[in-house]
Amino acid sequence: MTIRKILVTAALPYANGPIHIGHLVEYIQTDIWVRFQRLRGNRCIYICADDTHGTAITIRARKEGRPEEELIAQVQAEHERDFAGFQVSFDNYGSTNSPENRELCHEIWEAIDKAGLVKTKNVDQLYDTVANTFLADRFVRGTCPHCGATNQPGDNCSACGATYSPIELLNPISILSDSQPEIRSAPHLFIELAQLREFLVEYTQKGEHLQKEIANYLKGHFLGDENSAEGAKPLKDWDVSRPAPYFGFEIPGHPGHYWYVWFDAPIGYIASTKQWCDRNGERLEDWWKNPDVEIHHFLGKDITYFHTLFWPGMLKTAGFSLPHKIHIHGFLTVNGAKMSKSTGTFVKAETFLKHLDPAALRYFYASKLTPRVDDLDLSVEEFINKFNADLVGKVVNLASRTAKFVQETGLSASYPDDGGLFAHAAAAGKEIAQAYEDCDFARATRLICEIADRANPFVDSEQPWTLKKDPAQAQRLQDVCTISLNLFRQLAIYLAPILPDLAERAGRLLNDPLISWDQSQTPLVGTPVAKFEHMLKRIEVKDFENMIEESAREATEAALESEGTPDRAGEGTAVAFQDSAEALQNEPLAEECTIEDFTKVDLRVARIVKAEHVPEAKKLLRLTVSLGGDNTRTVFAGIKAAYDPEALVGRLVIVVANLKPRAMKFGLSEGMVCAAGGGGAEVFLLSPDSGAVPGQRVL
RNA sequence: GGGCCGGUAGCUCAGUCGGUUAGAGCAGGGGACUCAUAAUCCCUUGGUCGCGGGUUCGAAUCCUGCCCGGCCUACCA
Repeated sequence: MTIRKILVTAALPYANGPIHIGHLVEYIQTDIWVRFQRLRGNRCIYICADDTHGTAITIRARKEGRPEEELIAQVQAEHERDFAGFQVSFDNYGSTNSPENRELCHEIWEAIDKAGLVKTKNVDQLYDTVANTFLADRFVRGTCPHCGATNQPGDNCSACGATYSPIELLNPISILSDSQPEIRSAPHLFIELAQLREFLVEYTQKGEHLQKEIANYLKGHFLGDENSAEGAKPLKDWDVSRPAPYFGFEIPGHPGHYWYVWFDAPIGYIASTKQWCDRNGERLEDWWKNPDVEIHHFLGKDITYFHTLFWPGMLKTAGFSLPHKIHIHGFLTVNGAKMSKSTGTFVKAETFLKHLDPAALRYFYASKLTPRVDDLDLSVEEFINKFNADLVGKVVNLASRTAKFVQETGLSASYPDDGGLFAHAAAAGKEIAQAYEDCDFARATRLICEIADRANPFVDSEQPWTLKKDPAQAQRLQDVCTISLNLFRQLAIYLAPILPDLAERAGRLLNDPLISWDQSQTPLVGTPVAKFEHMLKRIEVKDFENMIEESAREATEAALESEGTPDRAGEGTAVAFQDSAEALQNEPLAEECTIEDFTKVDLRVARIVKAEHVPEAKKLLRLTVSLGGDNTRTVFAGIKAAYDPEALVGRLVIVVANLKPRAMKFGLSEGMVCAAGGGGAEVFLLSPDSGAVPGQRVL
């Protein structure tokens, strides 16, 4: 078999925050694949780096009163520590703020420029004159130009859903300085992606490099289809520069202009490879300009766009190898819900390691990962159960129940008749390997567990503990344990990409380090057996609960710290009731208004007299509310995800009674029902205390 | 609205090219064992394969319509 040369990357984590269990899906997935390749004897390097540029870094550095360089150095050290804690085996962990990256950015830019893909256009953008910076969309809030809702984000309105540019916002406010930004025009550099269209269609639609659903998505949303009724879609120019001040690399020939973080971030893959090459006496072109090398990128679905259109375009133009395969995964949910800081499911890598074995997370993710882009749910019960039942109860149990019987004698000199158990498991290795190769780790773990399920009954039927009592059965005892330990060893090899620690311990127990997949095909005989030591500790529910509690506590403390709340012990404050500051942080207070402003809004108590689904609408319920007497009106409310219509009938709610009626697709909406919450299923209707009656005004 | 994925036992999921009586693990029930981390082993309960139609000698599997869920994406406002 020929030895493949494989370069693997995982997406570069942003140097703006700590690694959490959501990130780890990707780094563990990638690490398993890398370790599998190495175990198979392929030459495989795993490259990563911190992504360090952009406005968010500058903002955090300013807030902490220190230079960006100091912040990113500290964060990188934390990232590397966390990854090491989960046995993620990078060959090089670099930084996009490195001399290697600067040089490569220059090289690639020059090639793109030379190819005639760069053009300049003026862009109007909001500028914060207090913080002296241009403002990205998410750093601006203001009044929606369409519906007049206040305190809306810079790119779309959460009330009416309209999309717009931040410069269209009425009364825009910078969240950096609370000042009113002004519109300034500045030249930006663009890459004309449309010129690469033919190549991009070919590359993305070939069916070799991308998962089918991803190819499909690109076709539907960016490329279009020449043969369809709508025809091909135009590819938009890509804005790759940002005017000063910006933490990043200045663009040669354009003083005061910097590459947008998404230009230099993927180049960081190459730059980090360069560092590895320099350290190991290798040549970069042997890895990035060599058709014999397979380049594999692993990344999350949120950054699909950058990696499947811009990045291949950049590589192609600059004469680097194209990714052989781009593996895209979904997001992590915990107990079926998005990770949340306030409920403690937003678990940092560091916190996890204080309470639980990283092997458990590696194994759980492996058991859930498929080649598809689906999201992955961590259910606590399943997490604990899988680890305890599969690994401790079945796999490790094989060793822990037989090793001590052969501690004196070692393994038998020749492999005894085991009724075909070993041969069967050896044969399964081919299928297991294919599952790993295909990134179908769920299948791999399933196949491995099937083998484990056959092994324990063997030990039971042979009863080594009975054999031990009869000196005449000494040989049989040694044989039975030799079989059991060999089956265990085989499982440890198959699991080695997922559980490197277990493989190491298994190697130590049998005095034969596990370093190659092929070792699963031949039984081990005649070696001494070391004293058995615990290999995996069972997880208690309490461990998990403690971790969640600590995470929730950390989130509260972090929120308090950034709020700088002085009155910690004050009675009746949010602190005393342990309320998180998250909600307020997510949506800062609107600008001040007068009582006259407020009274313009006529809030009334109303009773829901009828509530029904709107079949064509995904989010809306049609409510009929009564303000008393025969004064009823129809209101559409986006609460379908949170409330059953039946449960609403009879309830008192608060409505905006003098809101200008609005014609919606499904009918006229004559008001608005007041609710709190973050949207989706997290919507909480307001109710008056008992005693209030429909029609009463709320003031 | 469009695209994609899914719906099989209480839960998580297998189920190959359409082929016998639809499987596993976990959970539940009963028993056994005592080497092993309250681990293990045996037996067992449990299914209208989302629903309807079609193709076929034969459908969980293929086709089609619908329902439900998830993800992506848009429109309306």
